[in-house]
Amino acid sequence: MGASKSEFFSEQQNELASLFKAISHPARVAIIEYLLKVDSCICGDIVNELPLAQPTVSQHLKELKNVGIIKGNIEGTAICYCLNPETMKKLENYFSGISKELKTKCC
Amino acid sequence: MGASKSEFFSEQQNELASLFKAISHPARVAIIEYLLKVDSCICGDIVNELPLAQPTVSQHLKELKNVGIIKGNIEGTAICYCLNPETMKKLENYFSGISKELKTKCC
DNA sequence: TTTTTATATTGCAATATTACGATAATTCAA
DNA sequence: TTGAATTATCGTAATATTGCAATATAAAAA
Repeated sequence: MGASKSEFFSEQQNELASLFKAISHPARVAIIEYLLKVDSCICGDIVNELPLAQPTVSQHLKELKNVGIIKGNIEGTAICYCLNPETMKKLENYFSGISKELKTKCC
Repeated sequence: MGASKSEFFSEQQNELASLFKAISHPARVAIIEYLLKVDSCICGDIVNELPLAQPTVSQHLKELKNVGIIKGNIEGTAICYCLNPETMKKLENYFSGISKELKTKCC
């Protein structure tokens, strides 16, 4: 096999898994870090920041965009990328909710 | 290829990616949800909660344990699993840090 | 000791991901 | 229109993940 049996899990569980899958690669963590480090949206130079070929970076950016972790605006020949604050907030809330519940429970 | 070029990224980037990879599967998100729902550590019945065979669940639990997302204590024939609050806090802090920085920046 | 119960490991088939060369598409400038 | 610059897509090879049957391991009960 190899195909995950996603049809047996809830929509929310699948959505969360997709978000995590999108950032489960060091290159994509690095992209997030870079977008955060620079003080604004980045137009163009992401490829030069990473030790990967242009088609590979393009693919990584596409995956981050597909799940809503980054946003991209076309600006002439370049594309301006930035993080999506709503998605980041959603992930923050997911883990803060878990932490809050865990305080009173568990070993 | 197919092997991710992790040697070109920082240790921290790789560690974060590993954490996210561990929860990038709906079954593993479901395990977290279940451990949270029940009011204590779970001894035994995780397999019955999931629509997957015992060896598959065992493998998923192993991966979550490897990266420190869950802890498991042997208790007789059963094993007691629970979430690791420290790892959850680490992930919460990661995203709250991002959210905080994004407030003043980005489009 | 033997049996039962619970979990782990092995081996393998099916499928998914990663990376990149080649090439296409798009937009701006000349 | 042509050429340069930037990003996307296609095709494909290498590798990783997923799932489970079969089997192994370990501890408690009989």
